[in-house]
Amino acid sequence: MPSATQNRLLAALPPAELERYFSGLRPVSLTQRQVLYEPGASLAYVYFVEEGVVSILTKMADATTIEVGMIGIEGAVGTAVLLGGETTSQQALVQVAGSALRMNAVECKAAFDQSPAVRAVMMRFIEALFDLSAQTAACNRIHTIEQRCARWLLMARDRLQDDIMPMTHEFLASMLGVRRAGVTETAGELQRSGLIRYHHGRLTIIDREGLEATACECYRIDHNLFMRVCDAGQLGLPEKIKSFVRMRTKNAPRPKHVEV
Amino acid sequence: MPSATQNRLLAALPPAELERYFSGLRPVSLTQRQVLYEPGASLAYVYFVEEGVVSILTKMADATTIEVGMIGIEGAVGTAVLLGGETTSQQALVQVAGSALRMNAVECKAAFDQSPAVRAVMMRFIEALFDLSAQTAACNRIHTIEQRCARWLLMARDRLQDDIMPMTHEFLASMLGVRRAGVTETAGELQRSGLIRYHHGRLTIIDREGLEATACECYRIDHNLFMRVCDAGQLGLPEKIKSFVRMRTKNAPRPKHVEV
DNA sequence: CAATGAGGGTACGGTACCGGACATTCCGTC
DNA sequence: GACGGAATGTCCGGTACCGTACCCTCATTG
Repeated sequence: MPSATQNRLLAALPPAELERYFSGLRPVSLTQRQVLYEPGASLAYVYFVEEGVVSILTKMADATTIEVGMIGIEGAVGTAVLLGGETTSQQALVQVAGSALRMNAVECKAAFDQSPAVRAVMMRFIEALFDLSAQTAACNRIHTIEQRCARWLLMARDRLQDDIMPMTHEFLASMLGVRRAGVTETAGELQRSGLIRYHHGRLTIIDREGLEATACECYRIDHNLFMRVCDAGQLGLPEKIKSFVRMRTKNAPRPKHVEV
Repeated sequence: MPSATQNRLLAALPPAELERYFSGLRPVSLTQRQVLYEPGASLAYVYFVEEGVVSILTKMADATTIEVGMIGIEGAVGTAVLLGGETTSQQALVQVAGSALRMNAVECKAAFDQSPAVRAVMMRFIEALFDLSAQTAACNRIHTIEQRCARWLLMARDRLQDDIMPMTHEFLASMLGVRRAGVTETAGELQRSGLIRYHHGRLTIIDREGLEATACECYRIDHNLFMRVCDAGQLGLPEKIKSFVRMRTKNAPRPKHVEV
């Protein structure tokens, strides 16, 4: 097992527990569009994300896919196995390439069953993932494409810790569950407003605050969930993340119409 | 604690575990529109539903509410506390009046932490609730009001074990996250098609199979989740439920355009 | 049996998004 | 430096909803 980990769940575990139960962790790389598991397939591994973003998608009968969860350094993919499921109902797809620490599902489940500390950490994350799914259900019902698109970009940014991400309209459309043309229209709008910039599969967030003003409230809610999971460890966040989360906020233009 | 329970989670527990950990259960009645908990409020109790239906709702900034989960005899309300949360992010609202066995949240969490058997049963339910939320997220995105309305009625029927339920258009609208007028239009359609009947707050399912044909695939998926949780106990379902689930299917008209 | 309020019916303009199609631009590759 | 595929831009008719409003009907209660 690597000596230092970026993953917030592993970092939140007491070192003794980590050493005792998680010696089976092996680093693996996550390549874009890699499918970590398909609905109905058996769960062989649990992935603790070190870098990159993984999406949890519901696949519908007409083959459209819709994102119901997003996992980065704050979490793990395959947690259904901890709850006792042998399979999952959703698909796990690598959104943005990166890396993970992978562990045999049976070993991971055993650690979960035996150690209250492991359970506490993992269950806190599972709860956050549930809340995210619940928020997404409501968001999909009442918010516009533009709001949800802005929300999505900000969520990905939090997990990626980068303003630049490889991302095509087509791909984003399959996350939001809309037409590719719908994303093109929306993204064009955001670009004209100076909030983002993109060029053949490479998207850059220019104005984080402006994007947040465009996004629905769901982003704030997710951000809080994300931070809560990240803060679960006593040590808190590495400085790198802390500073990133606040990045650009100090020299960004303040909204002019703030009421006191 | 009452000697016999309708609740499928409690029924799935080994009698010894039930006796040891769940002596604190107390029967309470659930009245329609009763709020079991509000988002952000602390979780005082876990409710094992004996009769009736409880909805889990996400409340949005503009005060609209959208259902993300539904719980009847197959489950418990307040499971977030088992995962370690002191509060919840959603609202729990009694849809259809009934009763529950209520337990102090701290005691319930202790039982969960101490007994692997309790954990296994409860986690299986939590996983199903997550899957339901994920399916609902996608359903809200791509299915029509009519499909979702039919789905909702069938889901409620499974949990209630009754074709008759008290339900106004207004109430149903707040579940589906649409206008009251939208429900009136849809329900009128369903009534004209002979699938349901309603009269001033009392809704009756007339043609379960027809309703299922109208509903989106999400109903089937939920039904499978529901049955899986119900079957968790070695004893399986009471005959009452088994026979109800298949009720009306044998003398219902077969669809005429089935392709072999 | 009149009053009142909850529940339900209907209508109308507006809009966000869809399905589908086609054109253009960019980029890596041969 | 031509070419093919990927990525993006745009358009158009259609539709499933929305927001708002107003009216009617039924059940309950005094």
